Amino acid sequence: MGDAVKSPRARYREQVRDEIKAHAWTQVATTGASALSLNAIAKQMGISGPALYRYFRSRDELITELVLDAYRDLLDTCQAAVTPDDAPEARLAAAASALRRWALDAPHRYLLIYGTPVPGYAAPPEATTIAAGLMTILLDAFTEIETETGPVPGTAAALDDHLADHRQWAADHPAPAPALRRALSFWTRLHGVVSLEVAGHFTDMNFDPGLLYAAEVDSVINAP
Amino acid sequence: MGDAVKSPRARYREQVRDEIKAHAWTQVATTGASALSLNAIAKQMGISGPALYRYFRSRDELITELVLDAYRDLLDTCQAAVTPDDAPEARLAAAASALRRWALDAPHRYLLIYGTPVPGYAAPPEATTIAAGLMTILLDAFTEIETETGPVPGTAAALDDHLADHRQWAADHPAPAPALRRALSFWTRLHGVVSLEVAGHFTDMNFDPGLLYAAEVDSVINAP
DNA sequence: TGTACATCAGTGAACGCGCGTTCACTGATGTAC
DNA sequence: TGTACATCAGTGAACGCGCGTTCACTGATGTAC
Repeated sequence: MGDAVKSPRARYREQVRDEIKAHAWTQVATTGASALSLNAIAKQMGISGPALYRYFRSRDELITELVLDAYRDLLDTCQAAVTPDDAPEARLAAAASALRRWALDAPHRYLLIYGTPVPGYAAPPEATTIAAGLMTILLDAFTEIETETGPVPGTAAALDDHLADHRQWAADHPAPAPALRRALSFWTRLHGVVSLEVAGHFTDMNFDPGLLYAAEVDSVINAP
Repeated sequence: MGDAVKSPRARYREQVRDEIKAHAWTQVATTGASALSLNAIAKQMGISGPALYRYFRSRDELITELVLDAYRDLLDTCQAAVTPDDAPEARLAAAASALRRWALDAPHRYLLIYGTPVPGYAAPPEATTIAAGLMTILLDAFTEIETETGPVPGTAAALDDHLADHRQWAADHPAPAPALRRALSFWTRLHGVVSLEVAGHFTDMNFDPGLLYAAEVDSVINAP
């Protein structure tokens, strides 16, 4: 970012802010987001509670910061995993495995975004923008696939018709209806496996969720 | 259940227990499970806080009760939706739409089971048993389908091979590997749509999640 | 039918704890001349 | 280079609140003879 040279004070501020966030993340991981406590963070850092108010206006603002950081990091990770010159199928596979790795790497971070909403807390508008950026990766790839292979009549026709008329969420993307549908399926299928996995619903079952995930990824890439 | 005739006192106990649970549910819905407060429930009921300890040993026991009730109710609902004499495809469709209706009817109840785990809280073993009961509905149907149509070679072979060797979770069910795989896919695909829907991730997108859900349901029923 | 006793639902006080947030302040760091 | 001033990180006390849980108790309800 083209920021001007930072004053020592600004540098210090940023450092402490990051340290606060770091402690906040470990607390989200151990006690859950809804139990995030500013006083507990302060105690861990060896400073007094009110000192945190120099860095965050309120507990809600800190949570918002965490949510946005998570979103931004996820988008960056997926974008970095995708090689633009690759075939669309390869790009989708790369994005999918980057997503799963990102989720498993810090389950609470994934769940902060896609898990049970924190009650009484509304995600900031910027989150929607970032989510749209993620969707763009999928829409680009499926649009490319669809225009290569041409339409396959009779495939989920009802949903395609519906999406052709309800596509405001992709208003600025030229994707045809089947690409919209496949991008949605891709998203929900990946989330289906990943969210059950990070919530621990597979732990007693003793199979490898990675293989199930791979099969789900392929199912959307290979089927019209 | 073949209980003996209940004494008035036992009746009363059960009534109050149910009333406590009812208030607990509305609190889970409004403030989230991790913020469930016994004192708040007591206040709502117009009794003192310690009175609740006549009915539940602790806050954790109350949460466990809620979780088990949710599981049991979901299993009952799905079983009731399925007509045993119907074709397996129809049974799966019926179970799927019962699941979605149940989830939308009380999103917090669905999320209490399948959402972000309450930190520091472990689901009781009975929950696993009930979850297995849900899986049985799917396994029965897909086993029937698979034995009717016969194996389709080359379909997700890697996953089928893996599941043939990792099927303890279905040890007492005669389902062949492809049926195991399709039951898992069915589950994760339904959960993918429903969980994103109840968490509100579709609200800004303005399409009908019901149609996406229907397409996902069909995708597993119709594809080998 | 009446009496003596046991059961048990519910109370109010108390314990120790943690929370988010405000406020007036101290003291160190940076800036301007 | 040195001095005067402004900025701002951090403190400690305080406010009002709610939490889960225990304890000794009162008083109503049920049971046994």
